[in-house]
Amino acid sequence: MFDIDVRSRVPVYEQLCRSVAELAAKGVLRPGDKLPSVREESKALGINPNTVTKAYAALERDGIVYSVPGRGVFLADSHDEVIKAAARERFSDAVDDALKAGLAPGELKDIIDEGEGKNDKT
Amino acid sequence: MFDIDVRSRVPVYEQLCRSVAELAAKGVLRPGDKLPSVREESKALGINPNTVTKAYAALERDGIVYSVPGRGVFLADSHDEVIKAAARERFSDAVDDALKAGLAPGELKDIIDEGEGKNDKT
Amino acid sequence: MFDIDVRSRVPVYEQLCRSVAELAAKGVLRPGDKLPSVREESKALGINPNTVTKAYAALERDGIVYSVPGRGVFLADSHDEVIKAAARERFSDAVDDALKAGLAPGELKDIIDEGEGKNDKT
Amino acid sequence: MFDIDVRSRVPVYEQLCRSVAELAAKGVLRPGDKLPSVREESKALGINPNTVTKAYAALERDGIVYSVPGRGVFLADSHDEVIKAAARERFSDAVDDALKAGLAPGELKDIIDEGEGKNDKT
DNA sequence: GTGGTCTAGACCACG
DNA sequence: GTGGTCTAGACCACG
Repeated sequence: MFDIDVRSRVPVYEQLCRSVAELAAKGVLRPGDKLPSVREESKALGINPNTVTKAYAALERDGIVYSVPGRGVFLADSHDEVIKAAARERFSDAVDDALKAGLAPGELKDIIDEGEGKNDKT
Repeated sequence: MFDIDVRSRVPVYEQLCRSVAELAAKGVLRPGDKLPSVREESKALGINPNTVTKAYAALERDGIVYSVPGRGVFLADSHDEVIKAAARERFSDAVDDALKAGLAPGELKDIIDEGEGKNDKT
Repeated sequence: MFDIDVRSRVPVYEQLCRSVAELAAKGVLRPGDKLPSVREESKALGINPNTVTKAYAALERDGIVYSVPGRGVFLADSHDEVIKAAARERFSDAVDDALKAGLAPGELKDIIDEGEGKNDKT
Repeated sequence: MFDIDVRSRVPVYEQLCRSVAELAAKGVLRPGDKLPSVREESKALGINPNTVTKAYAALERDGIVYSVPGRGVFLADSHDEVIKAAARERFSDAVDDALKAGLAPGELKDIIDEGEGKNDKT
């Protein structure tokens, strides 16, 4: 269900966070849905349980999920704007970097149109 | 000349790399121009010479600069396409992340137009 | 496991790189195999951890290994062609130098046949 | 007359040595011929006079040239075998490296045949 | 424990 | 003076 690449420079726990956010954005996960337990998740992905715990804690801090001790971790309501605000900020930084490197705004828009195609396999 | 923020999470040597690439993209630095020596640069920025060496080594492996031991470090020819190719790749990844987070392509283009304004202080 | 001669004019970190490439070429190291940790390696060879780090970084930029922070450094897949391409280029340069110095192609081939014998101790 | 590339990793004085050896091997320079003075040479190549002095000293140490104080530096007799012996040793090392990297002896011979073609522009 | 980054400072060859 | 290499040792995030 979640996509992790241990070779990536992006920390595993952050990949997990983004993966949850992505599934929520796509509607695969819906408010109130229960996420896999820390143990299940760590086994399934072959990663350390502490890493899953850290990801869930970060998601809870950002209001994406909430945890009920003894019950599990669930997708929160109205997480959508929080997720998107964070994504917007990251993207805005990327635009700044690209412009500084000498890429033209029009070229950036072209890249968006290409990227859009790549994700059409939904 | 170069802009470094030691508080940033981005490694200092990488900030230096980007700074050089940016100045090259803007035409402030031109092919053949000599960069500050490792010792000068480290004094000017208040960082360790090894950190500057690391940045210069990274820039050299990417073909942005070349070093002549005993002479100095110089901006390479035809660095432009190399810099832009790397920037394009980074930006393309950022677009993927943003789309996965549920942002619409049109919204991304709006963010580009904002970012464009921010950099108009040239 | 790795062979280092601190008296050599060849930098230690480069000797380490070649040693890894050699073991990979011989099949002693296989894709996915974990290399000794930076700390282990530095103790075993009696050299500074930073020197090992520098070697691993050079190998990673050449696609020979990949590192997973917190886990270790591993031999990359499909390293074989990368290693050989680099070796071919170095050898081709050596041939040019030898021909310029007035050695005949036939003489170079004789030297190859001698060298071949020396490495038969496998 | 001499070919120098300051960007090369090979020290300039060593490039100068090789260049002299090359011209001697090709018969362009003959025993007894006078080499350019240190001043001429350094001006012509745009390099430091000390570098030329160092190259001439190394060539004299190896018996390739001899100097007559107040007169100049001249190509020695019978330099041929000395030059070739050094070239043979360098080439033999290169063969070892290539074999260790997993290149087959036959492949090395193929590269020699290619290199041979490249130098036919004499 | 693991790699990544950084400082402080040394010595080297080359110019 | 210049970059290249290396040591010694620190702190960090991640696992």
